[in-house]
Amino acid sequence: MGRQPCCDKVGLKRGPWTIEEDHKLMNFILSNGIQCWRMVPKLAGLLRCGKSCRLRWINYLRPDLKRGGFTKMEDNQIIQLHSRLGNRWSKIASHFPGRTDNEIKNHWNTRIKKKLKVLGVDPVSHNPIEQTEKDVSGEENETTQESISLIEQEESMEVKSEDQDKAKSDFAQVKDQKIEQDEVKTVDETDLLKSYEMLCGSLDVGSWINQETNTSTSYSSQESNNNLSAGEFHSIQEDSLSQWIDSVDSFLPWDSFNNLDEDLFFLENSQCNYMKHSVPKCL
DNA sequence: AACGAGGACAACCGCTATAAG
DNA sequence: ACTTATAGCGGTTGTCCTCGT
Repeated sequence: MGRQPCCDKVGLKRGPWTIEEDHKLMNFILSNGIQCWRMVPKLAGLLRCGKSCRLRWINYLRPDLKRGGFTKMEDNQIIQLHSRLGNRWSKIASHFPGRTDNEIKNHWNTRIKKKLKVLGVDPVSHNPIEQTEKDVSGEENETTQESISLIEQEESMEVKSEDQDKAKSDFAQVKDQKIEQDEVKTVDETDLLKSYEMLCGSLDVGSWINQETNTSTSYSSQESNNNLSAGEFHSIQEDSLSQWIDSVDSFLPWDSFNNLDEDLFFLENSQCNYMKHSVPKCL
């Protein structure tokens, strides 16, 4: 026989996550880490399947996520990477610490793709559309840089050739970084992991939130620790996640996470590598 | 103010590679 | 060696929001 099934889908909740569910999941993971996604919903008291929890964490709740719109430079890099990697979103996302594959995929489908089409560039082949229609062979094309340039022209009348050079050098830098990272990774990955864990662990979320709770008002309290033994969680009970996130947003400079990119480069190679490292695989 | 269209994005589905039993 | 669950990935769908009429 193989493993136990991940979840029987009977009675499981689907659709958008509520604040309370986010609260429970985040609470659980911050307190316990992730040992096995199959067990997470059960232990966290959620009526979701492990897969759904994993997705929610990776795409929305992870503390190292970068929030906000994509910069022009990021757009350029995405176009460059897409021209080389195609729809391998996770690979592309690995070049953007704090961005998820889902986020990049959505951004590509809703914005970049359209821009390229408007500019007469086929978003699949990165060739001019007329050329693509003639079924030009799919060799490495030179249109990507042109499309980037066109987009920049469209967005800004102050485009200079320096920008293109910068985009090129940015991309080259990304590649170089990647190589460097792969080399250095084996050396001090553990130390950096510890640093990251310290960073997360140093946030005394429970006591801090308790302080905040004293001034909070009207959120309905919800048990965040049902089905869990005492002491498994910190004392986050009364506040809502949204308040917590809002407060943390102002309290915690998310940019500082971004600034950690250099030090936490190993996170690039996987969406939650630190979990892989810090937690044994489910037995 | 009401309605519909389109956009943006979160979440789900289904497939594959890998690992556990 | 084989079976089967899991994690991860990319494609697709559903829902909410905004804007125009």
